[in-house]
Amino acid sequence: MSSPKSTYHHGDLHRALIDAAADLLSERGAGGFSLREVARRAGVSHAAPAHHFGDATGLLTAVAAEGFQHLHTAMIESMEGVSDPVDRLAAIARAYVEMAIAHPGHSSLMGRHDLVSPDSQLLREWSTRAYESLHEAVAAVAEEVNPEVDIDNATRLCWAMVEGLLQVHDNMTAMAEASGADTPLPTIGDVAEVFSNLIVDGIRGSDSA
Amino acid sequence: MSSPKSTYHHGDLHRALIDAAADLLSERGAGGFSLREVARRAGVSHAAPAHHFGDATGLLTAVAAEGFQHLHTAMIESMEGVSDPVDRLAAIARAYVEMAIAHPGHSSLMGRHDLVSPDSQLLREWSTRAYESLHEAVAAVAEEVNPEVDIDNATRLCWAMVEGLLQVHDNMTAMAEASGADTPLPTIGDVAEVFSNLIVDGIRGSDSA
DNA sequence: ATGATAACTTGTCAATGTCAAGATATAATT
DNA sequence: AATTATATCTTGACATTGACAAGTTATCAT
Repeated sequence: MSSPKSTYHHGDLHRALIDAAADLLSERGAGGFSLREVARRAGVSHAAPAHHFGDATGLLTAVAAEGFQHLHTAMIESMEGVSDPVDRLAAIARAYVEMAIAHPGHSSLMGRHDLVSPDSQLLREWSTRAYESLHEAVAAVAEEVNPEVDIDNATRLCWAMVEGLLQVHDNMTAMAEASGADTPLPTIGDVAEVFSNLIVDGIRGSDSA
Repeated sequence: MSSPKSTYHHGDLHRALIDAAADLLSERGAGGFSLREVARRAGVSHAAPAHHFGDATGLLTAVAAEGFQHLHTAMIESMEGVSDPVDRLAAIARAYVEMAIAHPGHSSLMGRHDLVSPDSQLLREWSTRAYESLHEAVAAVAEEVNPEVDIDNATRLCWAMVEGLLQVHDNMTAMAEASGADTPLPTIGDVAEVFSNLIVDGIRGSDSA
């Protein structure tokens, strides 16, 4: 959060609004989002965000786009120094999940087509880049393990699994909190690794897709 | 949707409100939900839903619970007359996806912990039943294919995959609409089958979880 | 120094969810 | 059958919200 403004101009309101929005989303989920509350937290009047983002959808879309940017960065970094394709895929899965846990506000929006504008060039750019990183990693695995597999489908499935993993993680967290259960959950890194092993074994065993 | 009331009492307002809510959710997604709009569609005043559901969260929770009920029913029916565990798992995956497509309004809420009350007994009952059906099916597959696999983890992963599949289906649908793309998408049934094959192959190849 | 403009504030409005009092008609009791 | 209780709804009010438009501030360009 930027320091409080002492002049008319905030100084970096664009940044402050995205940060405030991500914080609010992290605390209350998308259902508790309020543009006025974001403005209050950024220390400006309720209509100030309109200049930077147009409407509420504009701000939410910018947060989602930044989420995909974080994801892309995390994916690239996770693969550095890792040469084995199977290990790279595992690293990506872990990176995705860790990004989501580190940025819950961003993550809560990235699949929300009812809240985010599909026309945003920034959103498309970053979501496409993230997807393509995954596509390349899946292709490298397939080449080594089973060149006959359909790479597009395998990538979609891989993406689906990780999205679903986040949903299940939310489910398990919410249920654990509601029930006070003391059942130890596997760590998300463990689950991510099981996921990527499943995917690799699935690709290996796949006759066709 | 029930027929319009001609007396003071609606006759089956509880049912009409759930139907109206599911329709509205299906049209606008959760982000476009409005309790007053639901009441308008049901032909009653804006405060009438409070008697049946308390607040907006109460209505949304009831819709989500009904979604899990639909899911459970679809799962059970899909397995009838199917004896092979692997085929049963494929049937479940398809049933889940088909239920979600048939009931988009319900489906849009089933993972939304920011909108739904975890304290609802009805929600827990139906979500637990659905989960247990899947658990049994996964256990049957594991017993045949690889008794060493951790059934709880495999079930969670299976659940995660299907949740993620729905997310990806939404993604692909939204992106196709936004870009006017003419790339043919695989049918969701095809993808569900690939999923279950992946899961089964993954379980088969799994050393441990 | 002056004018243009980006960046904000203030004010207004319609729509929203919630709450509480009031009204209706159905069920239960006498 | 008449009266009372109660489930079920309506009306009205209020605070909050997103959006829009006019007004204000201070920074930039000339």
